[in-house]
Amino acid sequence: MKRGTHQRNAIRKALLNAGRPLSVNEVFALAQNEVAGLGIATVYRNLKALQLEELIVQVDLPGQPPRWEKAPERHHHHFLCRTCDKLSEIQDCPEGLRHLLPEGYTLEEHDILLRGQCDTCTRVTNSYANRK
Amino acid sequence: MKRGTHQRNAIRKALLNAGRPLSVNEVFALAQNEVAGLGIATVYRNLKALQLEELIVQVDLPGQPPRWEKAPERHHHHFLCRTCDKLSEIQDCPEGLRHLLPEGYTLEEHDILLRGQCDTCTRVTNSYANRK
DNA sequence: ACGTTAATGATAATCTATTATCAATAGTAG
DNA sequence: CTACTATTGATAATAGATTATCATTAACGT
Repeated sequence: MKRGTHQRNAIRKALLNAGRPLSVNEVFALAQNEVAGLGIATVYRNLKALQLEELIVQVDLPGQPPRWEKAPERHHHHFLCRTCDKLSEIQDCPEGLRHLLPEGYTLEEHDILLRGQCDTCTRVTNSYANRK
Repeated sequence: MKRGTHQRNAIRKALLNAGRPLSVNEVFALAQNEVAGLGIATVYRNLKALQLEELIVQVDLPGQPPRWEKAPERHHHHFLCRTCDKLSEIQDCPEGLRHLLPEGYTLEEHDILLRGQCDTCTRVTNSYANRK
């Protein structure tokens, strides 16, 4: 039977509370704050398990290892900060993507990744720029 | 001094004629039709070289190794066929992505990947569906 | 509290993609 | 044509991410 361990709870909690997709190492670091001595293999194992239980989903990015987020309630996309490398959620979704398709093509899904600087990093950049 | 070899020419030709981004193995296969005995290391070497010369660019996809395409003249996106795994170019680009951003965020770039079935694979699927 | 066994931690092994090595080959300047 | 050396092909090595192994630990039904 499935057991409720501190490790599993810490990993699940990290993902449910983060509010954004986390990398394996982000999950590892956060869960270690709860469970000293946590091993990275346990993180990988529980990520797979939580995915099977459909509590979390894998988020694939171009040119990067996947991140993990709480199973989303609605369709959404992501924003990647080029400075702090944090991924955040974007609620809205552009319209009319189907019209971009060539004749005869069938559209089933779409991935959109916006990239730039998050609010925090934008603020820091601006404060540097404003110095004389 | 830089030399013009059959291998380099075959690799360049494959990419310039393809009209769509190619994986390393696609380049390898196409160039082998021109140059028997071509080695995979030569493909990797020349992809890097052509990238440095800015004749080709790397195309990163979520959850896949990169592909390579002729250095594009205009901004564009891609369509990935879930059936034949071929990547093709999409000319247009949705408007108003900036409006999707939360307050304080700075948008610099965006990646869009449409997924579904290309015209060829859509046709095949439909012809199966139409059989009694 | 006990016994069973799922889960864990440490780390070796694996996997896939890419790069390094090096002897042999083949462009090309003269 | 010759000499020089960039380039190649075969493959060993590397890199990074993930999975397997296995002895030990700790849930939890009884």
